Amino acid sequence: METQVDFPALERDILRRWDEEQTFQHLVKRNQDGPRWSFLDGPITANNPMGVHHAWGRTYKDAFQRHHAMKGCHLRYQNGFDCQGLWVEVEVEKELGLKSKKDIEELTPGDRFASIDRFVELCKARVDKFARIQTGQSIRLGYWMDWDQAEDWAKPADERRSYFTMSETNNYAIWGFLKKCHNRGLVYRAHDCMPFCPRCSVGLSQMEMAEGYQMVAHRSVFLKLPLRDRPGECLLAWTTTPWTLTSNVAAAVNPELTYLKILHRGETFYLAKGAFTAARLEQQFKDKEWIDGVPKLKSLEQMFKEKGGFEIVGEIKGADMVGWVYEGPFDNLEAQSSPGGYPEDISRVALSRDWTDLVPPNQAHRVLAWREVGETEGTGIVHIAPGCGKEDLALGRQNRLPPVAPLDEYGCFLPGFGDLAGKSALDPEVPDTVFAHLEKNGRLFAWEKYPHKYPHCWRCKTEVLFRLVDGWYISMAWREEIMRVCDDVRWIPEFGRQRELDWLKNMGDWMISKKRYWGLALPIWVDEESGDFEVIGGHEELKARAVEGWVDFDGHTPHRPWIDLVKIRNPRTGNLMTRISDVGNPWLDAGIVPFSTMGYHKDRAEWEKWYPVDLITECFPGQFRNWFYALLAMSTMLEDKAPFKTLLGHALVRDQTGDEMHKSKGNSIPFEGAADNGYEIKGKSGKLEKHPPMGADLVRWMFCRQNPSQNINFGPQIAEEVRARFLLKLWNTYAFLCNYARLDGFDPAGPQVPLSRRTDLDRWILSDLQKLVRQAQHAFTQYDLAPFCMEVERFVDDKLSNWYVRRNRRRFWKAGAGEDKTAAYQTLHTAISVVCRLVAPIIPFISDHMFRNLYANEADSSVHLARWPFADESMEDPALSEEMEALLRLVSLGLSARNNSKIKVRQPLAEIVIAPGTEAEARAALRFADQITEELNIKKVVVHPAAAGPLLTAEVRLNLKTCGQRLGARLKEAQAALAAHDPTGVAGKLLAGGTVEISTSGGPELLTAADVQISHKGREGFAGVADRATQVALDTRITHELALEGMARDIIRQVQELRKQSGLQMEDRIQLYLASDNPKVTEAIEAHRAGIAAETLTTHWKAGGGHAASVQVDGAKLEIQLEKV
RNA sequence: GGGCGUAUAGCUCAGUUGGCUAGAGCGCAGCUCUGAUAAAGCUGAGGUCCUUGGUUCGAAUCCAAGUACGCCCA
Repeated sequence: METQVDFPALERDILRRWDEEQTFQHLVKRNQDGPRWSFLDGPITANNPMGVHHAWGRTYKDAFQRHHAMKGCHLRYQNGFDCQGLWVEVEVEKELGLKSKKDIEELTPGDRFASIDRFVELCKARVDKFARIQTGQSIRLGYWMDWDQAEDWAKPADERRSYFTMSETNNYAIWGFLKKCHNRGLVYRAHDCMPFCPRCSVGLSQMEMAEGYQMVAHRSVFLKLPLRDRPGECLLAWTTTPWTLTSNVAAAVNPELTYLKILHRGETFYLAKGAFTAARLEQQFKDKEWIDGVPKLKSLEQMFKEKGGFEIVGEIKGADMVGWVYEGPFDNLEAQSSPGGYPEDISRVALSRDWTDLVPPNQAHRVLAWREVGETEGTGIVHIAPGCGKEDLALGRQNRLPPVAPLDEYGCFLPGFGDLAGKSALDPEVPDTVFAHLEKNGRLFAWEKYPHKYPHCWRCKTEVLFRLVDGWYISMAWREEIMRVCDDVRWIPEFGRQRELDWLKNMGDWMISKKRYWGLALPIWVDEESGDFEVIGGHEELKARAVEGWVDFDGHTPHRPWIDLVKIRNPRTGNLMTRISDVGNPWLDAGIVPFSTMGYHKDRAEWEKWYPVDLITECFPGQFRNWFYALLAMSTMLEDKAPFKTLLGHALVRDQTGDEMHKSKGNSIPFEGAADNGYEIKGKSGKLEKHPPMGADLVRWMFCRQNPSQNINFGPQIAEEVRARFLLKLWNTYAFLCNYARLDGFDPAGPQVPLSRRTDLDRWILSDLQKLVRQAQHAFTQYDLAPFCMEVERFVDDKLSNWYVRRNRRRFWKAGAGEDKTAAYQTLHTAISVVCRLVAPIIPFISDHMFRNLYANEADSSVHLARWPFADESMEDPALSEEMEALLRLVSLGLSARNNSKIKVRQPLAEIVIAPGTEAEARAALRFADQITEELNIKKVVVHPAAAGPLLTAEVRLNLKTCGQRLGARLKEAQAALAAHDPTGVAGKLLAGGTVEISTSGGPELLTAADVQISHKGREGFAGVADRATQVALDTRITHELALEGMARDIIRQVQELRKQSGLQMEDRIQLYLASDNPKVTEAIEAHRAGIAAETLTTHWKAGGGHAASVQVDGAKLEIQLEKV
């Protein structure tokens, strides 16, 4: 067995065997009658290939499923793909080079229906393409799911193995949910100023808005609004969105604030007192939350000074300004003259809902009171455009202002806006035009570049605009119900519950509609004449209600454009009702899956066996307002219950320096690169550096050993470290066993040597193995893998490899068979095969490869078909485990003493004296004396009895934990009193079982050994060391015999080195010739000839071998010649 | 502006219910060991446990205020 191993190649080989042997299928079949364990996969967006960051969650998903399968559980193994939504549309648009919705509707020129149909089909095709790619990638990761096979991809989404949110089942299930919401009166239509993306022509929900804030510099403007009844006086208003000035209807002041009256170049200005001197955005400037090239902002006071000076001529309360009328900046526009608002459809809505009176906007300009107006930014006078902002609209409605809504669905000015008509509000020329217009009319006071965080479309990064549109909402009046359900969930990490509750408490009503093409067809049919609407709850209901279009629709999935053909009749008015053209929010698609994928509408009894699910696990940033929220909301509505019992969230994948991974930054790692192909990332020098592939198991292990609540810094350095420390260690231990077991013909199925006849080391490693088994069980049932992974690493590295195997090597090397050798093989075999089973859910490839080889490599010998191990209490020996730990401490101290003495380990010494610090150490020093002598190369261990007093200089300190409670404030005096005693004497007395009396102000205190802590310092010039209460001392005298023996070991070492250099195999026998002109070396050779021969597998002493070397031994020259015989 | 979280060695992080000399891994330096291991061991350098108050005999740990960073929401 090679110790150099190509893990990725090994993994590919195992994949082939799983496929050939149908391992997964056998497992599923075996468990089909087992207890259920319900897992629900959060749908992955099937819009791009998977990155290495997807592997984190998917590893968890697989690991917990595999664990429960090993325990015999029956699982659903259903993967999910998220299919519908704007993200797919945007990618398809990019592929086709489309710029806007107009282009989509002209895909088939002149035929809107055919165009939409084609576009929707292309979206479906894209989803299929990437679902297939992700399926392949997931299989490579080792993720066992009921994956779609080649023939499945031809089937409709509803008949495949994975679930697809575009399936009919899923879409109709959402209809059912919406119907239930509607029955409770929670679905409504509203006209509001919504953020919308002019490129996608689509409104953004609150969740989506949160995704896309970016720092940008806009040109903000200070402008004059001349007061009608106060000649020579004006308000000074400010805005960062000059385009909205066209739609100005009012100005708002805070009635509580004080405003200044300022005389400047013969004109009187009104502005808030606090705003006048405010150091604008000073903190952001200091914090470098800024845009390069944008100068620091000036205060208003400074601007007035620079423009010719000013004089403060009075103060006035905001409340006293309310009701003043002014001239608007664009009063000549046709839009400003339209009674009741502009354009006509908006004015109709506004008038019919009694938001406003039939006055033209340019006759409505006046000063309003608004408590939200602040004076830390701007002028304390806010320009109000009810058609351009949410709060503006609300304020406008309160004050019966006619709204002016200037933009069409592409963000361009409508006719009626003069020169601006047809121009995009994002067009950089628009502010120029606005400023020029203001300048011409003497209204421009100043403009500046103003940096701020501004929302952008999270998909296409276009700046968001605000537009007065109609949309459909689910009222969140029932949020308390959802919040209550959060208590039924175990949140990992725990702060998740608080996050979710915060979101639920704060979120506004849920906007569920989008004026797009590819998505859930919202089942809302409207009678536009009366405004009546109905929500249809499913396919059958629609069929029963359809009065038109059913024949054409029948046989199509409920998507646009086909579903739009179906009309129903309004029972109240007799009018035809038409489906709104909007599609739904994609989080509806994902949130319904506990119902749609487990048969809620098909077989309720079966559904109840899987619901609520035991576990969901996803990357948590973002999902509190997305998937988790949608799941909780929909499940609360339908069943008043949390759909999952435990939520395991994990943080983000970062690069190895902790930065976000981005393709453009050159630090992102593609999945295939990590798994098989190798990958390039930028190194410290900034140049791309090539790195070898990690393999899936290494990636999986790295994720599982990470604390899930913390971001992982993922990269080649950590990968290499984990590979060397864990995977290779495990592999090499396994390779060691295989190599010797094969030579010896060890039969793992042979009768077991009873525990009583195994060595202490055997029983120790088996005892610790049981502890590991118990920890594994805890880890997998509590969904807490990281501490377990760390413990596995300690077990394999520190215990198994660096102690058990190293200490036992000679048992495996021994010639011939025998019970002791068999016991060693059986013990190591058990340890590795149990570890394989414990880690099989996490590293399914390597564990399977090893496990199969450990068991004769038969077809059904996969570790994944093995049963999960149970801890065997009869094998546990806590005293032994404790003593072995003590032994390791003693050996470590001995090596430290060796280091102090400057005598290298190869030189044998006569004696080590140990004064144990604990009971366990005392037992270990006796029980494992042979191990100590071998490890430290010392002839004899002497235990120094406690009663004989300290071996080294003692230090005594009060045990604060016990004394502190007893003595309280007298603790300090007691410490001082103890310090006055001779520490070595005190230690001696207490260790011998006696007591010591010290005096305190509260009377004498009797101290026992439990009240103090004794430690030791080495004496000057003595080769001893101490750690806390434990002391060891070396006899450093080297006798002539010891010196010769040390030399012999040096010689052996040199011969071994030459054997290795000469390429000899471990078991090769040799002929050997040694010669030196140094009498001491010659004496050592003669004295230890037999020992040298035994260690170096020398069968003949003979000169003239083909391999020769001249080396130094203790400063003397030694000639070596050897040859394989 | 509000909420949640974090702050410990050069880096990544442990540190239970308050207790003694605050640890690990990586990296660095020296020494040692080595025929399973591109391994391993020992020693060393490296700490204002973010700051300031408070509670307590005793605070990295508990409390309060502040600072910085991250996330979420305005």
